[in-house]
Amino acid sequence: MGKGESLVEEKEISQAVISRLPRYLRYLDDLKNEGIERISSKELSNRMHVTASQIRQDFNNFGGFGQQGYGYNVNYLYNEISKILGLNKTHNFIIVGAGNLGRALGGYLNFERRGFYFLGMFDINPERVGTKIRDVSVMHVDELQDFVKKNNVDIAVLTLPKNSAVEVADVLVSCGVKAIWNFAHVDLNVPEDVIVENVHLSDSLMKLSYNLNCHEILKED
Amino acid sequence: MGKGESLVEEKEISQAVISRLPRYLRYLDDLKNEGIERISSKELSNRMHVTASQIRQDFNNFGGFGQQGYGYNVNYLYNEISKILGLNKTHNFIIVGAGNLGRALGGYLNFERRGFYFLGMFDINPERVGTKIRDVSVMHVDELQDFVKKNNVDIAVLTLPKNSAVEVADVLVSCGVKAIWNFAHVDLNVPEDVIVENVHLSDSLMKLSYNLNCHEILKED
DNA sequence: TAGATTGTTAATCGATTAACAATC
DNA sequence: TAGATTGTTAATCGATTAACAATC
Repeated sequence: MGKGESLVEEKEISQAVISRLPRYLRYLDDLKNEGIERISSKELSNRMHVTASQIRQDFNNFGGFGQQGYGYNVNYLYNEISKILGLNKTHNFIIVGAGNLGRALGGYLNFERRGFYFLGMFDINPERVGTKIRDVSVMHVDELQDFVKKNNVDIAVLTLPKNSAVEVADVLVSCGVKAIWNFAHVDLNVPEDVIVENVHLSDSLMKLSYNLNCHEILKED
Repeated sequence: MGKGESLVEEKEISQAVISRLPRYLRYLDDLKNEGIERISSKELSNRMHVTASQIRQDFNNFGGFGQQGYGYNVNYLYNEISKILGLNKTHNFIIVGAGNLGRALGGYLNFERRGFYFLGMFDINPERVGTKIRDVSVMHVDELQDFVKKNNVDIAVLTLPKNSAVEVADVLVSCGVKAIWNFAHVDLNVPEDVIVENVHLSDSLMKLSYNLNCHEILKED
């Protein structure tokens, strides 16, 4: 069933599509837990409140996971999407910035379930150095470069103030780190072969604020 | 200068535009700090790596903040965008779920600078009840309903497991909370007059993972 | 006034939706 | 086979970019 083996060579997939994949995965996980083995794009569209057309288009970017007249096999589809997202591989990550947010992310066990392993944590504050998150102790940023060179670090998570974030990003790039999960409130300038995924919490809160207020304004009419 | 006073009555602004406003605000803040008083869409486009055309289109959704032949006044533009985002008003928020992430958000002082005030925190775990984040002590969720009714809560932040998040959202909606900042890994079903802004961290990490892996695949060619 | 740069309309591009032939 | 539902092409919609007249 299906033929979407090789992801290589195909044309580039838009980020809009990629952004939807984790959500599909979530719904497929629910279906698995409900013991449902097959699902049509129509049924899935009802659950997810998106069009069946979009669902089929999205999946067909990767070569067709369904069967005419039958629909999609839930387990198979789940596994294929997992593979597309790279969740079949393991990824090691470090966290730079041992403040509350860094510690929260370091302590979040669910990442491990998806193959993301927490290798180390760094901070510039001597008071934080030596403290522990799970079984990882906080090291001083001076040790960062050395650590990255000696260990297989795939992803660096930045949970520190904006100025330090820019500096640390440069160091990480120079050590060969290929992906940065950036929580700092700043845009990082890195070579184009380095992946940056931004989580700007205050941007998100401002968007919420806009929608809350514009809604209230509309109500006054 | 400008004429974008009334946001009322005008046609709806797309979320794509709204999502870009906080980023403009960030760059304008930088410009202010550099002591720059005016900027053209061209200069700003160079800094932000977006087209000047998009910048002008975005701003003109709200009625024109610039002056032909001059450009935009940095301070004025900053203030107008702040107003559009509702940052001139104060918003009170509570956090439900006093785990690491909830505590991190409660302890984040920068929100206050933008007018978001941390009013209360709730958890179901008796061990957490009574502990403090800044000067806010954690209450038991049993007190949630009462607290919301007695206080002016604009935004509820959900940092708890998915099942509880769905339940708590229902309670909050029934108490009249109009906005939810949802960090739980689940889609909430709320009436359409309630604003939900999702921050799905694992979705973001999966997107990073995809880009990291597809990049590596491309490199192998 | 001449030069600069906006505001705005028109053109292009990409993403979403609709339709239907292919096929299980 | 008949019915269902995909895969895929074509149509539509919306968002981005280009162009230029308006005007400071």
